[in-house]
Amino acid sequence: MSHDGEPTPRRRRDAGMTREAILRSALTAFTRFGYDGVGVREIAQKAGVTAMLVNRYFGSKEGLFAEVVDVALAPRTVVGDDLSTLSRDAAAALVAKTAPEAESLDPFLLLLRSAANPRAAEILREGTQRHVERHLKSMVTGAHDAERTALFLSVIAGVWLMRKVIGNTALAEADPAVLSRHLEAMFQTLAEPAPDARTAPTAGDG
Amino acid sequence: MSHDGEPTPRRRRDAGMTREAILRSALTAFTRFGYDGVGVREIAQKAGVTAMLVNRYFGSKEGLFAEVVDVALAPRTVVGDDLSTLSRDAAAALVAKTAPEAESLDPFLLLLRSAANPRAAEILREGTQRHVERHLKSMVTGAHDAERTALFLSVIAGVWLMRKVIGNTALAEADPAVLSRHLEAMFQTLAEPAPDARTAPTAGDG
DNA sequence: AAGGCATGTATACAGTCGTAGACATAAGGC
DNA sequence: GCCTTATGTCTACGACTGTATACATGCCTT
Repeated sequence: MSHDGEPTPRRRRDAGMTREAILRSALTAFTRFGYDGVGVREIAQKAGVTAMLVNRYFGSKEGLFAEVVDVALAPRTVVGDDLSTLSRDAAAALVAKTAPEAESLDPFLLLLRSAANPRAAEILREGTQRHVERHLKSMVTGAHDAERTALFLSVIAGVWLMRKVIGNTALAEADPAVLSRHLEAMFQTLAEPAPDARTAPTAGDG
Repeated sequence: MSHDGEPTPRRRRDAGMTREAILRSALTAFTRFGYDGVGVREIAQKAGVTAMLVNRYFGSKEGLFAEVVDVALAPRTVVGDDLSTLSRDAAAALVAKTAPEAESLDPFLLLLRSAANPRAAEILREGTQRHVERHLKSMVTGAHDAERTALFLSVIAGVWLMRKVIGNTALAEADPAVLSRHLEAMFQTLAEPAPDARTAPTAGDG
């Protein structure tokens, strides 16, 4: 059935280990079903404990989710760390991760499937701004780096949504090379500081 | 709500009108809170009706959602109908609709906030492929038109997500002109048939 | 070995969920 | 006029939710 998530037979009493087990269980559950789509009993059961232990260690379901978001986004290296190949690497990685055969457990899925809940959305906003953007922004430099970074994330999230959450047929069955090419082109327009503003600048309409 | 003389205007018994009232109430509720974030009682109450009438007219909550998706996506004109100005118009419209001050009730919000539920995701996939893509694809022509159309929608959905659902600060507070410029550039890469394929067309179609 | 405390469990509560079945009411045909 | 029937309501059920309180258990220190 499943390799992970089955109720462990027994565990030597260890607060740290138990906490981590709950955290791992919650990470996979929240990523697959979203904040509102999973209950604390389900999370606890797959961690081999009772539901109340979740509240003991994390205060509440919301507290657990906050910590899950934190650990999910903390070690995040969106793509490689070289700006010169950022567009190509990001496009290739995104296409590969969102491939139909690849059943992935990506932070973007956590984001997409939990964003409907207002509190979860707050936590996710805080988390993304605290972790991911700071990392990505170190590569995206130039004018409006924050906006371009956020747009970068937007495109990635959008592809994740349509391809894996909604399951759009055209995207799911698309030739990876074709997708990579278009995504790389779009990422390139974001990597460059400004796409030549011949459009009206801020002051006055041209 | 209304503490007037007549608390409930008590609409004259009309199946069509009642059905439509439920449908409208459901559309706004699902768009604002998502499929799992709203109950049939709440929808019914804002329509001035009992919860059971929802099931009578739509079979179930799922059936109601399916019809909501249908009416939300049916008259959809994503942008203008001119391909030459598609990129610019789409970018401008997207930035305007997702502005922080504009509290909009857009089908993309319905999509984003209900996608976590598997059944809702199915319905949304079917709906988007049936309505929106067919319309957009009539403008996006050339090789891989389906993939490019889907990527188009992905970018739009991603911006909606980050800007209005997550509430990313950089995007929310961004200069509309800056966003429009970058989005227009990205849309342009999708409007053009192919961004110079260095990959050999192994399985040449088209 | 025994007590103490961290660790984990069991039970329960107050609420919401979707919806099934029985009942009430008003509208329209005769 | 009455009677049929579409239209709408009421009640309730079983399942589920998050979590607070009370209880049990095992590990560690003394």
